[in-house]
Amino acid sequence: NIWTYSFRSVHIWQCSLVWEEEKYEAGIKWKFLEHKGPYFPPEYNPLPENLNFYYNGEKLKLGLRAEEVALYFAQMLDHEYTTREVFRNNFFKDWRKEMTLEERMLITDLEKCDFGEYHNFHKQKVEERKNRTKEEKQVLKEANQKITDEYGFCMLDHHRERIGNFKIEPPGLFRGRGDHPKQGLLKKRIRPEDVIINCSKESHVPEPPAGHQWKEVRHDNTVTWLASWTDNVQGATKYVMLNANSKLKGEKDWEKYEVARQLKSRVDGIRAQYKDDLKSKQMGTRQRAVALYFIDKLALRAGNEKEEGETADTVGCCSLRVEHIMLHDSLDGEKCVVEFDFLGKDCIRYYNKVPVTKRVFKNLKLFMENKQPGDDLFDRLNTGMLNKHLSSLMPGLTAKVFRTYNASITLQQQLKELYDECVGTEKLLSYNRANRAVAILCNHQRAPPKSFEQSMANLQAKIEGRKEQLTLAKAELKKAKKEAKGNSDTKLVVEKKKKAMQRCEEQLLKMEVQATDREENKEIALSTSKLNYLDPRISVAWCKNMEVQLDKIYNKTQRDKFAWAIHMTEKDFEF
DNA sequence: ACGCATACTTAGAATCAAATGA
DNA sequence: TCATTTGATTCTAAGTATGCGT
Repeated sequence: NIWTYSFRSVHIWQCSLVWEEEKYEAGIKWKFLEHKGPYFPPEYNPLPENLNFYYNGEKLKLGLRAEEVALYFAQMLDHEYTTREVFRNNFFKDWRKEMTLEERMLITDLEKCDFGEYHNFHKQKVEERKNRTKEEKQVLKEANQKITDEYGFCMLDHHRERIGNFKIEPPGLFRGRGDHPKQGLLKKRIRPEDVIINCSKESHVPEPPAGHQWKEVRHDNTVTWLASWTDNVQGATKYVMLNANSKLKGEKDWEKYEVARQLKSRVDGIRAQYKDDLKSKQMGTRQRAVALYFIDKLALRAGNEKEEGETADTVGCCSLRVEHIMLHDSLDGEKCVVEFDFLGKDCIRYYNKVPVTKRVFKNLKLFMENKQPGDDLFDRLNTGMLNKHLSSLMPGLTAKVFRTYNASITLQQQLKELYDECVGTEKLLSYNRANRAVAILCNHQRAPPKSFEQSMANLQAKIEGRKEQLTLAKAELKKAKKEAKGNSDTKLVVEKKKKAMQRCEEQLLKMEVQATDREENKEIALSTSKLNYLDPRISVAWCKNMEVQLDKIYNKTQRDKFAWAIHMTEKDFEF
């Protein structure tokens, strides 16, 4: 039973905060871990014989390996990125590596390749998938459930826990975000021989698939992952880890917010400190102070340095370059304005014009002196130095704690501020508004939904319809009033008409509010902050105080993830 | 101080499933 | 009842942060 389980877990967590040292030695994450190993995607299924690939107009039967990789490309043909030079070149280079000698000799120009039949085959498959009957869907669902039951859970210290990503990533063409230099490269099939298994010595070690061996089996209880492999495109390690609703992840999440709350009580001192540091004789200290000012005020990310040419060109605070900011002594009636324009994580553009203090402004001018646009703004600073400084100010303090702290405190403040105006109107709307303020602060954007304009127009049409209805209702009310003239019989009718009119008015207002909400949300993603930055206890307490059902705010997955907060939070919780 | 490896969180898009309405 | 829309879930890339060897 999930509820007793969760309740018991929270009980354990509450103890663990107090007895942390006693429970495990530092760095030990578990005592027992058992699982079935990751689930591998199905082997490649060759195309039907009658399907052809054409090179330079000539029919050509590709070998299995070349065919498989060609199909990856053919499947993507509807996407814009298959037209990009970098993508095409990378794909072609890697595809040729999979060819036989003869194929490689013959196929030397991607432009001469015709994947049309492969592409159509794929589209047909997608269509078939879409048109599956209820029964077929049911059968597939059950088969999937069986896989999840077998591979999707593990035993960790007497708890059966869900695994977050127990499926090995299938092969395909790498799709980085933005202008990625490696887009189109072949992401190779992962075999058991590539996979490291991590589990208890005394557990039942997972069986590798028939005829295969694991790369390694280790028993490291200082880490939380169950399996890992190296991705051939980036050379990065990928991990199989627990689901967010697990005790291990929940505890970590709780800890994160507790650190952010500690920052709350010390932030005044820390701010005073970095304001003071703006005057330092040391250039490095001044740069650190300005960077911290940005991180605190604008919720910028730390900005680790990245290897050039390996990823898209994105930056965070410490890696800002001169070209990413513009200084305006005065702009739109404000003094000392900094104009930011850069690509951040996932190539999301950060654009903002912010008035800053005179001292910060002067420092920025100084940092930019005698520099080229491509030079680092903070040439005496990196994230390591910044975090080292921060951890000396408060244990556990790093740059990203500021984002968590500022996000959560903003939510709490906004909810308080919006409290008055949301009585009477929609409570949920005010919650969304507060959530949105945070999303804007953290620059969480999304591509507008494909059907946004259409759905907006539909809603607008409905509003118009309701408006007409309202005018009608008003007219009827007036008429009824006229006819009433002290007649107690018709007074009832007047009341009825009045009620109808009011109901109509309410519905109209609700729709208009919904329209505003949706419009304001067009390019803003609320889910990221809700899931990663907002202390769930703020939301749980708000729901209790406002008498709003929690499932109006959090869906099932979110309630699972925040089970710890749901059970421990009282009405009077304050971040 | 650095360069690199490791482990973990955060991120938006793609896909799938449920709800809604013609 | 079917098609469309919306919301939930899955996927995996892209960050942060820290430790280690030189």
